[in-house]
Parts: sequence; C-alpha cells; structure tokens
Amino acid sequence: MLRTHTCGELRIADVNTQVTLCGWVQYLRDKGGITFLALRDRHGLTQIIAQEGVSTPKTIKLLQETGREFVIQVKGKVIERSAKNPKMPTGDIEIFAEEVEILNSSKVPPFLIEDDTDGGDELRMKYRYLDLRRNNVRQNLELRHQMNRYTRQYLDELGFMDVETPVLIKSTPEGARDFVVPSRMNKGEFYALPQSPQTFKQILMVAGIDKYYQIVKCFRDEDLRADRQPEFTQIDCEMSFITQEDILNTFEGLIKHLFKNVKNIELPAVPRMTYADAMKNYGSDKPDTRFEMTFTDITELAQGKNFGVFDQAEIVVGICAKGASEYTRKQLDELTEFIKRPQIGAKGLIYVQFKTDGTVKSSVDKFFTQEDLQQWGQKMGAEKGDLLLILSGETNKTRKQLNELRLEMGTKLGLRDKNTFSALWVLDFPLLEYGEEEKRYFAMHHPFTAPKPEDEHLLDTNPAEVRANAYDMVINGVEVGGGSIRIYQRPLQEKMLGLLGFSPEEAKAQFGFLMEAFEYGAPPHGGIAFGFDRLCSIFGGADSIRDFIAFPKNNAGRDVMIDSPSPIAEAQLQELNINVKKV
RNA sequence: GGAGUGGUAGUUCAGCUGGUUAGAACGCCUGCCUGUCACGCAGGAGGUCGCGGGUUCGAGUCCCGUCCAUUCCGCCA
Repeated sequence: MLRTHTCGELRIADVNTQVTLCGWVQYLRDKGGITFLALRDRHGLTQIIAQEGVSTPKTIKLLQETGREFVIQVKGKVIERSAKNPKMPTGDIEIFAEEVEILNSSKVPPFLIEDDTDGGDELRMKYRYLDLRRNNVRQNLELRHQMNRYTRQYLDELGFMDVETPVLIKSTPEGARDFVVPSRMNKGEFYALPQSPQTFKQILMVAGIDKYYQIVKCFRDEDLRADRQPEFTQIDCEMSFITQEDILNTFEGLIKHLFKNVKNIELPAVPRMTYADAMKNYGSDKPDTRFEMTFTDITELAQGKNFGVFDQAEIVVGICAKGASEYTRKQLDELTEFIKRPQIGAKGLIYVQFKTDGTVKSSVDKFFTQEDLQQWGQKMGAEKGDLLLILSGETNKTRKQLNELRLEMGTKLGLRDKNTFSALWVLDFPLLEYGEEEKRYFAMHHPFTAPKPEDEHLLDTNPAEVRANAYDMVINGVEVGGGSIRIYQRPLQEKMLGLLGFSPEEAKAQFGFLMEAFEYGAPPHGGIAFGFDRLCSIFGGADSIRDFIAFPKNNAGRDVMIDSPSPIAEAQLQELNINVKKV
C-alpha cells in the first residue's frame, strides 16, 4: 500500500501518528515561510503543511513544484492545527510533511474541480474523469451504489433470484426503435439490443423461477431528453402465482425500503388512483401529488351565458391557485403566453381573481355576473386571495393543457420541493390506444399485458374500453416504474396480437416461442420494472439523470469523451457484408 | 422532423440604436508574504467574437445559410 490512511479519516485523536497519504493536490498556498497544500481523495480533504526552518528545503521545494491535480504521496506526522477549520471534517489536524514524492504531474484542468464548478456540460462530459472527482458528482454515484445495494438486499431477502438474460436478441416491430447489431456469421442478419428483458422474464416464469429480478441495461434508439438516455438501467422483476395486489405490496415495500435506508425517510402508505381519475383530476397519467390544485369541471355553470368560447367547448375546467389572487396583469399575461406556446397550444386563458379585499375580478366580466363568478368560486373551493385559472375546449386536449398550467403554477408557488416525496400508484390503465394515423390499436403498456377479466368480453365489441391489470408507480410527477399482470394462455395472446394488427404468421414469427412456451404449463404471472436512473435522480433531488450515470451520452446520443459512435474500418464492413451509403 | 435559447480569453459571462486599441471575474504565469482555508499584495500573458456568405464607409453587434450545444414538442409498446 502506498498509503496508511485516506484523506478523509484523520482526526484530533490521531495526533502524533506517523502517516502516509496519497491524493490529488486541491490547492497549494505558498505563504512565503509556510506552505499549505490540500490533499484530496474521494474520502475527503487533508491539509499538508511545511515550514521554513523546520521542514527540509527539499520537502518545501517538492511541495511548491506541484500544481492543481498533481498526484503526490506525503509522509509525515499528524499534528494539531493552531488555526482550526470547523468547515472541514479533518479541520482540527494537519500533516507536517517530512517526505514528499510526486507520483504524477497534471496539466492544468480545463475547469475547477470544486463543488461549484465553472465548467459547462460539454466540457464536463469530455473530461468526465475530472468531473467525477468533484464531490457532488461522486456523491451521486455513491447514492446510485446505495440504491443498487439496498434494492438487491430487499429482493434477495424476499427470495428473488437474479438471472441474467441475453443482450443480443431479436428485433420486433412494436414499440421503440431497436438498436441493431450485425451478425458476422449470419450475413445480412441482425441482432437487436433489448428494450427490456420482457419476454425472457416471462419465459423464466414458465421455467419455474417464480421470483426473478435483474438490475439490467436496456436500450432504445429514440431521441434523448434530460431524463432519457439511449442506454439505461432497469430494476426488472417478475413473479408467479400472484395477483396485482401482491405486486403492489411487494414493490411498495421496495420503495419504502429504499427511502428508509438511503434517505432515512419513512414513506407513508402509497395511495392509489385509477388512470381515469388521474386524467380527470390532473390531466396526466403521472400526476405530481406533492400539491393539490386538482381540476374542477365547471362546464355546466359556465355554459349558456352567451360566452361563445365556453358554449362551443366540450369542457370548461379550471384550477384554483391558492394565494395567487394578486397576480399582476403582467404575470397573468405571462401565464397566457405560457399556455399559448406551441408545445402546449391552448387558445386562451380565463382567470378570476378572488382579491384579498373581497372583490372579484375576472377576464370575462363582460359575460358573467358577480353571482356567476361566485358560483364558480364556490365549486372550485376558492377563498379570498385565490386565483382561478380556466381553460376550455376539447376534453382530452384541454386537460393536458391544464396539467401543464397546474405544474407551472405549482412551481411558481413553490409547491414542488425537491426534498418532499410523494409516491402514487396509478391503476387500471386502458389496455389499448387507438392510433388515428395508423388506424389501428396499439398496446398502451405492451402486447403481453392481460385485460382485466371483467373487461375481457369487450375485446371483441369495444376494445378501447378494455382496462388492463397494469400499474405505474409515480413519484413527484415522474413515472419511475410500471408493470402489469401478463397473459399466460396462448389463445388470449393470439387474440391480443391479432387486435394489434399482427397476422397469425407474423405473430408466430415474432412471438411463436413465447406462445409455444405458454402451452407447456405457464403459471399466472406478472411483474414490474423501475427506471433505475430516474429513481436515483429523484432520490438525489435532480431533474436530469445524466449526473447519476458515470458516463452518459449527450443530447445527440454521443459519448463526447470516447467520441462514439464512430465509423468502422472498411475491412470490418466487408466482413459484415454491409454497404454504407456515403452521406 | 419541428420550436425556443445559446455559441466572445483556459472557464463562466458582459459587450447599448453598427463606430477608435473587444472587457470583467475565476483560472494561468512571475515576484512578495511564517497560519492560509473564497488567502492577500504587485505585475503579466492570454481572443480566427462557432463557420460561410451578404448589407454597409465600417459588423462581435444587422440579414441569410450552416454547424455545434441545450431545453421542449413529435417520438419513447
């Protein structure tokens, strides 16, 4: 060992101990007759000192030859500081340097290796190894490590078995675009990287592995977002001989276990909400339940008063923003601008201010009496000091727009604190969605999700009304996990694939292995998968998952450190029998 | 594929209605300083204003195109 201690562990009790430390030079302060140097490793920071007339000239010279991020070894004695620094855990002591060795030099880093760095994202990604030396980035990886560890602990204790599934698998037309890998031995053919180990874990259930889990990389070739990477990690789970209730309880337990052990937070019982209620009251299938401000439908009260905009609308719906009645004209105009942005696309915003002085002022005073407005206020639970914000139009669109406005108001009113956690189960998702362009149904979750038994008869008559035994876990408005009870009988799976537009031949070619497996005693089963990166970012109070991934891709799917993806050699292409069009 | 924002020193940014030699902070270099810890003091180096074209007597600034980054929409069973 080149060191006896780390840079984070020495305390006042260690005074007079001979130690050897190794680390990176955080800073060097040459005060003339006395030289201070802060030595850093991932465990902390320890001050090294050398003094003219006491230290050897060689030691002083070596220390002064170093610069930021030099790697050095220091042998010396732990002494009590005469000027202590209460901000540092090691601030009571320092090492009196007796011998110094420069293990490696360093160029001047392109940005500051400090909590508050001056480095922009692109630079930090290019020099990720320097970025990872910073406390806050390293702490995110430590959090991820803890999340991983406690997930395994919980699932292991419940008898789940970790089974690895293949990464080179088969492309399927449904769902996200696949990443594809050419096969050298099978010319003209391609593997696909898994979007999830879905079919494999179901096959494992048929194989009798009744509780399976895997913390596993998955791949989707779609455009990126702050919370979406082309390769990402899931906590993937599946269980046999269970009901939906068993899954909800088991994985509510996992989330509580993680909050308890990683954050020391006792998460209360996770409430449940149907998809239909979520859409009606929040306009979203992943409502942020850190705050109320739920929707109130005032269509009946608002129509028939000769206000054309409302009269022609399918729905008139609003939210009540507590304490926002004194918003200025400018602030209200900003809200109108917000909902008119093309990404949201609302036509206009109606507001009613229940002012603190008792007066009621609205943007539709010409059309509605004070009594009308009071009636709205009563229905929407408005008191003095509140602001009603109302949208109207086609039902689904309007609810989605109001969802955006609700979240914006939640942010403006400070109701979305990163250190407050509100978890929610959303249940009873529709089994299918109709694609207007393609003129066919799509699986809302995936094609292996079972319909609710009581809705199964609607499959032939009214597929859009069929609800699924599918569920999502939502924390603070972020979908962190989702799953379903699966189909485990061949006829139902065939029927489902038929509804999704697969011909019997296509169904057999794509999923024949699964349906055949179902014929050899497939147990009833179901499961769930959590987005591990997202879960980590929420626990860390961040919006972006990138800082919880050691080596993330940028917006264009590039790794700017290793510069991938990249062209390959002509010889490789020939071996793979691939022609690349010149762009 | 679409929309917004940005690109000026090593870094983060400022730079007005177009006008003399493009600035600040941090970082870096040199010197001084025996208790610094956001060390201090004195001095210094450092610029293809993303790239290409245009307007103009004159462009970091205006216009067009393009590239890159980033956020969102589409997309993500």
